[in-house]
Amino acid sequence: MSHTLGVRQAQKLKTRRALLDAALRLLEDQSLSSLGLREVTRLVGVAPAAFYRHFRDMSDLGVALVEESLGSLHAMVRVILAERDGDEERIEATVEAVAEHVSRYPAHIRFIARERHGGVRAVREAIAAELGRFADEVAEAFAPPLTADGWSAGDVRMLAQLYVDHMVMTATAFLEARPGDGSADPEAVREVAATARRQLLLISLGRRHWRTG
Amino acid sequence: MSHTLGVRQAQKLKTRRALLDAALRLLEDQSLSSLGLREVTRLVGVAPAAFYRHFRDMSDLGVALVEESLGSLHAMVRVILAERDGDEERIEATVEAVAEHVSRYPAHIRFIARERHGGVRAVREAIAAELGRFADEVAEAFAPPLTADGWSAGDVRMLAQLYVDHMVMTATAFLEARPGDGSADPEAVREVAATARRQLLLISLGRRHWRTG
DNA sequence: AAAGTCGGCGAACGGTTGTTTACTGAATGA
DNA sequence: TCATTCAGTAAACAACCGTTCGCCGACTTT
Repeated sequence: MSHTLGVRQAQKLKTRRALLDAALRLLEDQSLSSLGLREVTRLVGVAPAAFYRHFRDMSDLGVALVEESLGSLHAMVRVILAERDGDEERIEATVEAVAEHVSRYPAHIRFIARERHGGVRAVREAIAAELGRFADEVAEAFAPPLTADGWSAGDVRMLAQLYVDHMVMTATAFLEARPGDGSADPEAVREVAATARRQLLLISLGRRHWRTG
Repeated sequence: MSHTLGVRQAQKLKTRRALLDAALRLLEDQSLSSLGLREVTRLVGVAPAAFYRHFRDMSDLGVALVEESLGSLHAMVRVILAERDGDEERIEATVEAVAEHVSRYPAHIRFIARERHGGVRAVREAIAAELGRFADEVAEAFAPPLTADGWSAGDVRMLAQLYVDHMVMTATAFLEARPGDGSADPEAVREVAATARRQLLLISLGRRHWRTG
C-alpha cells in the first residue's frame, strides 16, 4: 500500500522545500544569525506567518539544513571508503570526489563551513555531532589493518579526525577557488587539488612510518 | 619630542578601545553580520552616533578586529619558529603555546574562527590575507633544510599551509573544550592537546620521509 | 454530502535598526 | 585670551523586524 502522499501533504512538503532552498540561496551571502524570517518568505512568495507552519524559528530551519547538507556528503564518504586500491589511488579518488561534490552542492558546503563556528548554538552542535559521526565511520574503516600493526584506538581516532578535518578544509578551499558568481577558476581549482593531494600523501607517508621507523 | 598624545586624542583612543572591546565581547555569542551598531554603543554607554567618529560601519570595525586578533598570534608564531630544538620538542612548545594563547585571548580566537568563513566579505578577505602571510613566514622558516633535501618551493608551501591550517584547527578545538561561561574543562583540554601533538608528530614523520622512502 | 482539518493569508502590534541633523562644550593652538 | 576644532549628544526618520490573531477555502475523512 504505497500511499503516494495526499495532495495536501505534498503541497506542504513543496513549500517546505521552497523555504529551505530560498534560505540556502540567501545564505550564500550572509550568515544564519543575520538571515531574517521575512527575507526567506519574501523570496518564496509566501506570507511571513506561513513560516511557522514548517519551522519554529530560524535556528530550527538551520538544523534541518545541516542534516540535508551533510546527508549528501555522508553518501560520498561511504563510497570513498569502499575504494580498495592503494594509497595514491585512494587519494586521487578522494580529492576528485570532494571537488565534484563542491561543484555540485556549493551552497551546502558554504553553509557548513560558515555555520560550523557560527553564531547559532543549535546549528553548531548539530554540525559537530555529524562530523563526529563521520570521524567514527572513518576510524572504523581504517581500524582493521592499523590495529593489526599495533595502533591504539586513540591513535586511530586521531588519524580519522585529521582526515575528516582535512576533508572539510579541502572542500572550503575548493569553494574559495571560485568567484562569487558561480563559475570556477580552473587554474585555482587545479592548484587546490594538487595541494590537497600532496598533503594527503604526506599524511599517509607519516601513517606508514607511525611508531615503526 | 615625544608628544605623549594630547588629552583629546587619548580620550578618543580610549572610547575606540571600548568600542572594540564591547564588540569583541558581544561577538562571543553571535556573528558579526548580526551584530548591531546600537548594541555596541549601548554596552559602551555612548550615543549611537558616536560610533561614526571611529568606524564607517560594522565591517570596518571587523577589519580592525582582525588586525588586532591576528597581531598577537603573529608574535606567538615568530617565537615558536625561533625554537631550534628537534621535532618533538618543537611540537611540544607549539601546542603549549597555542593552548596558552587560546586561554589568554579566547574572544580573539573565537572571532577569527567564526568570521574566517563568515558573512562579511571584507573581514573574510582580511583574515585570508593575514593567514596567507603566516603561511609565507612558516614556509620561509622551514625552507632552508628542506630545499637542501631537494624539496620544491611548491612542496614547502603546501607543508606550511598544512601547519597553519592545523594550528587554526587546534586553536578552535581548544576553544570548544571550554564551556560557554569561560572556565575550561581540564580533561578535555588535555585530550585536545594530546590529539594535536600526535597529529603534528605524524605530519613531521611524513615530512622526514617525503620522497626519500 | 456534511463535518472537520489545516496550510496559507492579511493585518496589526510593539520594538529595534542604521543614519542624519543641529547642537554643546571642553581641549586646542594662535 | 579668543577663535577654532571636534568627540560625543539628543532627537527624529523611515524602514524593517518577529510574532500573534482571526479568517478563509481547499483538501480529507466520515
